[in-house]
Amino acid sequence: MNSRFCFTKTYKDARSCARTGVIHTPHGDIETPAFVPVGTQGSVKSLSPEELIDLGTDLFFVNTYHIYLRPGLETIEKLGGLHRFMHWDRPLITDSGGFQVFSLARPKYSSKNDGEEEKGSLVKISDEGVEFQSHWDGSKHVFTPENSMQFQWRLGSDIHIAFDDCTPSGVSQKQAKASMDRTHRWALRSVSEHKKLAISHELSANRSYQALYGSIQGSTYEDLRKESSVFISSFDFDGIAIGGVSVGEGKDEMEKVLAWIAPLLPDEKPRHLLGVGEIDDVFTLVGYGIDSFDCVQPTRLARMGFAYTKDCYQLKADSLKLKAHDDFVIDISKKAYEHASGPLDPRCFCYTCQNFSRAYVHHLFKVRELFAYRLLSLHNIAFMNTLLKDIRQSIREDSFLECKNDWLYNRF
RNA sequence: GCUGAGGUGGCAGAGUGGUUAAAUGCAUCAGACUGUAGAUCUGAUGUCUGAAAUGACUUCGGAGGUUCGAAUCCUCCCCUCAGCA
Repeated sequence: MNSRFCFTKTYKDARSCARTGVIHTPHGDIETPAFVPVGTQGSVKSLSPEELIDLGTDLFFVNTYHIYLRPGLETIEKLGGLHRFMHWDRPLITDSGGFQVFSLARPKYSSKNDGEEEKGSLVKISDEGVEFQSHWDGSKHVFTPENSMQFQWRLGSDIHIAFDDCTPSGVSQKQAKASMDRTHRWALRSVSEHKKLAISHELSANRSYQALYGSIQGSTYEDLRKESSVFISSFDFDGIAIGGVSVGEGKDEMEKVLAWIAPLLPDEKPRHLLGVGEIDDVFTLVGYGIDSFDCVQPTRLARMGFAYTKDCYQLKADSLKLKAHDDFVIDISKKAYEHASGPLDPRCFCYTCQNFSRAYVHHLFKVRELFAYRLLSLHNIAFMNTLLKDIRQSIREDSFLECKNDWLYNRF
């Protein structure tokens, strides 16, 4: 097995930019396009590593910022690195902390499009880096491109992401440019630090090479997105991450952004899109040649009582209603499912759907049994992974567009 | 039968003369959620009109009564629970 990171393209859809491939890492291969579940604090909430493997998950996404705060990097190192700590000896990708520049910058649950300076913000951004206030205890911590790289090396993840400034939506072009320029400066510092660390680690610890993805920003401005794409692509990154997407802008805008970016990316490098993954989004991403994407949506929705289904009808207040073409969830908490004998999704082969009725999951959810969260999370991840498997197959058969059309418009 | 406690909106449960159409929780309905400060958050929830209520109407076991005004005070009745016979 190749112990180093590399990416192999395998098929390219004839009528779109969709492609299949394999990302090789020191901890195994990732079949792409791939959905990457998010395990922020070292666990995909409620699921075990074995379950994730059974569900077909190749890559696991962990957040550096959260692990850094708790349990802390020293603990991870003492216990043999993040892979061993988590009992996940497969590919691992870590976020840089960049997203917290965005998410901690605003008070909890505030609307997405408020102005920049708000009370309750837990971050202070400067050119040097970002000062975070821990959401646990208020203590202050500084993240810089350099220490983010060091942290990710210490965690030992297979794919690192360069520290970036995740631009919120709705900002002016001037603000977006400032944020993008900062991301670019940070990208250079990230690369440089990453190389230093690679050299020192390979010489001193014979450690396998860790990959680094550079992050594109530029908000919803065409010239900025293009500039960022060209800039990030021109450096020696192992892959490209697309950030600042789905931060409040609409789906149409996100698609426009992808349309600007996609043609400018080096074909031979894997592209990861950060933080997107509603069912209909998946087709947009894959259609623009995105190879992997992480998203909390399947697991978070599961905990809120939503189950993915291709079924286009939903019981609402005692009546069966046609869902919107991009709506793929049912709310299992509704009383309407009290006696529903069928599985969450009639075509799903997951453990939940093979063994339990909607009524049972509804019941467990209403009485807040922990098993409910597991059953729903299991199902939603299975649903995503099956979807991606179908998509990969369709690409190999040059029928990605038919697959997309079937999912988005020909449901029944 | 005696003694004591009590009967409040779908349920539990505050309130003991006016700011009470009635706290709070649950339930129900609706909305939000996309590199997880989230097993979370927001709103609605007597009826009717209305885009909206400082609008109208009907509510706190039942029937009367006192009062400018009652879920709250008085009388009678019905019912529930606990203890004792």
